Amino acid sequence: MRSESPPGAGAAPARVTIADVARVAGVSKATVSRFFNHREALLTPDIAARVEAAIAALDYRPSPMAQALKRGTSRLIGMVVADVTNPYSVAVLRGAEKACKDAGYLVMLFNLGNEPEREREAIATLSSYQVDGFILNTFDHGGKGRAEVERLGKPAVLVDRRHGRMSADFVSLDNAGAVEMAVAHLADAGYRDLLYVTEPVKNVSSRLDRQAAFDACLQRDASLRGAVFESTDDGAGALEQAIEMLRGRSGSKAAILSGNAVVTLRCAIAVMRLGLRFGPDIGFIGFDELDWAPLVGPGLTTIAQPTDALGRLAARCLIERLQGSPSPPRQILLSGELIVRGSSRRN
Amino acid sequence: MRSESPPGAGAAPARVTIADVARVAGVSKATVSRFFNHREALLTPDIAARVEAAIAALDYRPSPMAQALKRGTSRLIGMVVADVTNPYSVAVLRGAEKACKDAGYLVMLFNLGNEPEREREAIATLSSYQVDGFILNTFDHGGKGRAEVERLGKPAVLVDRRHGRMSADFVSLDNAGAVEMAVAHLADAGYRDLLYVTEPVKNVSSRLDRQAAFDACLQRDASLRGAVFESTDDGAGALEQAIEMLRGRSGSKAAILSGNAVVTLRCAIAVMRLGLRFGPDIGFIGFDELDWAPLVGPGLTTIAQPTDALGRLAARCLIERLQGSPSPPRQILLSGELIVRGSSRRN
DNA sequence: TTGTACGCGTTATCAG
DNA sequence: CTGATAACGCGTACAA
Repeated sequence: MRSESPPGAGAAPARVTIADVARVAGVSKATVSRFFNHREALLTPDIAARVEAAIAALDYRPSPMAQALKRGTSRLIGMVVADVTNPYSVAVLRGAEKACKDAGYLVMLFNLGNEPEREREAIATLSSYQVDGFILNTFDHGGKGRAEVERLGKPAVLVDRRHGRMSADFVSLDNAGAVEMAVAHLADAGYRDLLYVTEPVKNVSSRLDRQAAFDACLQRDASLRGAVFESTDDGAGALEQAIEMLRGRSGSKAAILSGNAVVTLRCAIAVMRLGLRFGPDIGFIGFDELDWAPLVGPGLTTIAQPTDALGRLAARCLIERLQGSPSPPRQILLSGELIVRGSSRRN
Repeated sequence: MRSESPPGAGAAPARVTIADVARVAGVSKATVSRFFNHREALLTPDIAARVEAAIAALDYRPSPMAQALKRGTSRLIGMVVADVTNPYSVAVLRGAEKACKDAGYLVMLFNLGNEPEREREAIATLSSYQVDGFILNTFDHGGKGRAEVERLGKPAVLVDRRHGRMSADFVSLDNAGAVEMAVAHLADAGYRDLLYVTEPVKNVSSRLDRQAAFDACLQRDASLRGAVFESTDDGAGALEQAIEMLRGRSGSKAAILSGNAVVTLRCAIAVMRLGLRFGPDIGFIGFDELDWAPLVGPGLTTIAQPTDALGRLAARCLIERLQGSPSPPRQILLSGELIVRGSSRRN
C-alpha cells in the first residue's frame, strides 16, 4: 500500500519543483535557487541546512530544460557523427563523453546514418536543444553545415574531417605522417609496388589528405611505384582484379595500403579469395586498428589511431572555447601508431 | 560584408521566438501557436498565409525545450546502453532511431560505459530532460534501475536483457531457440562434446537464458556431452587450457559454442594459438554475426541476430504505450539466423 | 540575508 | 476565428 503513487500504470508522479522545495523548507524559491548557484556564500547556515534537508527529502533535481531556457546555455554538447556504425566514430565519441563528463557537460548525439543531407537538420535540431557547441565528425555537405554553425554563432570543433574553409578547431590523426610511416615501413620490408585502396574520396578531407600524402611519398622515392584504387561497396570483383594486376606487375614486391577499416575488410576478403598469403605474397598495412587484425593470416599490420585522445581533445578544445578563450582556430594533429604484424613481412 | 551577423566570433544571434513571428505577421503569439498545433482548422486563410510567410521569412522553429516545459512531454525517447562499444547495441540503436524518426521522436542516448552503477544516474538524467519513455539495454543493477523507472511512472521497454520482475515490454532474440538450433546443427555435423563459452553470467538475463538452454539441450540428448566455461578478459590462458582439455577428451568431435561476439574473438585467438583448424579439428558456432567471420580459417559459423528489427520493435512497442495502449506487458522474441560456414563442418 | 516580481518560449483557457 | 493572459520551472534584478 504505497502512498505516493496512484494505482494506474503511467500515473504522472508530478515532478518535484523548486517551489515544492521552497515550501517544505519554509523559504522562497529564490533562496533555493541561490543554494545551488552561489552555494558558497550568501546563506545563513540555518537556512542552508533546511534547504539542503528539503532537497534531500524530496530528491529534488533542477530541471535542465528550464535552466537552459532561462540561461540560454545548457551544458550540453552536440555531437554529430556521419555513421555510428563506424567503430572509429564510436571510439572518439567515448573519449569525448569522458572529457565532457569530467567538465560537467553532457553529450547529445545525432547520427547521420550516412545521409550527408541530414547534416543541416542535425545541427538545427541540436541547436534547438540549446547545445553550447558542436563536435562534428561529418562531411561538409555543400557547405550547409558550416553555414548553419556560423549562423548560430556557436563554437564547433571538427574531428577527422575538415570542412572547406570553416574557421573552427580541427582535431585529427596526422594523416601525412601516418602514410609516410606506413610507406617507409613497406619500403624497408622490400615492397616496391604499392596500391592505395580507399573508399570514394568525395569531399572527405581525411581521405584526400591520405591520398595526397601517398602520392607525395611516391614522388619523393623513385624506387617506388604506386597506384590508387577506389573501392566501392559492390565492387568486390574490381578490387580483386586490381590486386591481380598489381601482382602481375610486381610479384611478391606488391603491397596494399588500405585507407580505413571497411576497406581493410574488403581487401582481406579479396586476398583470401585470390588464394594469396599476406606477407610473402602480398604486403599489407591498413588504417585503423581492428580487434580481429591478429586473426587474419600472419596478422594484419595496422595504423592505430589514438581515438580516445582525439575525442578527449576535441571535447577539451570545445570546452575551452565555451569558457571564452578567443584564440585563433587551432589544428591539432596526433600521431598514429604502427602495429606491426606478419602482413608487412615478406618472409 | 554580411548583414545579420555581428563581427565577433560567438555573437549570439538571438534565437527567433514565437513573439518575433507574431510581431512580423501582425498577429498574437496564440495564433502562431495554433498554426502549428491545430493547423487543419481554425485559421482564416488570410491570417494563416501571413503567419506562414513570417515563419518562413524568419526561419522560425518552435523550441522543443519550451514545448517540453509547457506540455510535460518532449517527444524524446531515452535509450540507455550498457556499452556503446558493443556493435550489437549500436545496431539495435540504429533500428530504434529509424522507427523513432518515422514516428516523430528523437532518441537521446546515454552510455553506461560498462559501469552498471551509473544506471540510476542515466535514468534520472534522461528523465530530467522529460523523455517520454525508455529503451533499456542494461544490467539490472541491484534493482535500482527498475525502481527508478517505476517511480517515474514512465513506460519502458527492455532489450536483450530482462530486469528481474520489472513489468515492462521485453524485446529479444529467442535465445532458447537459437541455442537449440546451434546445438542441433553441431550434433548433425557429428560433434559430440560441446563447450559453451560465455562471459561471466552475472545477472545478465540473455547469458542466463543461453546457458540454461544449453544445459537443457544436453539433458535432452544423451549422446551429447557438454561443459560451460566462463571466460574473462585476462583469462586467455585458462581458455586455451579448457579447449585443450575438451580436445583431449573428444578429439575432433569437440566443438565450441560462443555466447557472444567478444567471446568469439577470444576463442578464435585461442584456437589459432593452439594451432587448431576450425572445422576438422574443432567445431565452432558463435552468437552474433561479425563482418570478419568469413575471414577466419574456413569461415566462422554464426548466429545472426535481427538487430535492426529488434531496435525497431522496441521503439514501436514503446511508442504504442506512449499513445496509451494499456495492454499487459508483452514479451517479443525474434528468431536468430544460422549462418553456416566452414567452422561447423568436420571435413 | 531573504523575498517579490518578472522574463525565458511555448501552449491552454477563456473572452470577445 | 482571434487575442489576452496565466502557467510550465527556473534565475535574477530589485526591493525589503
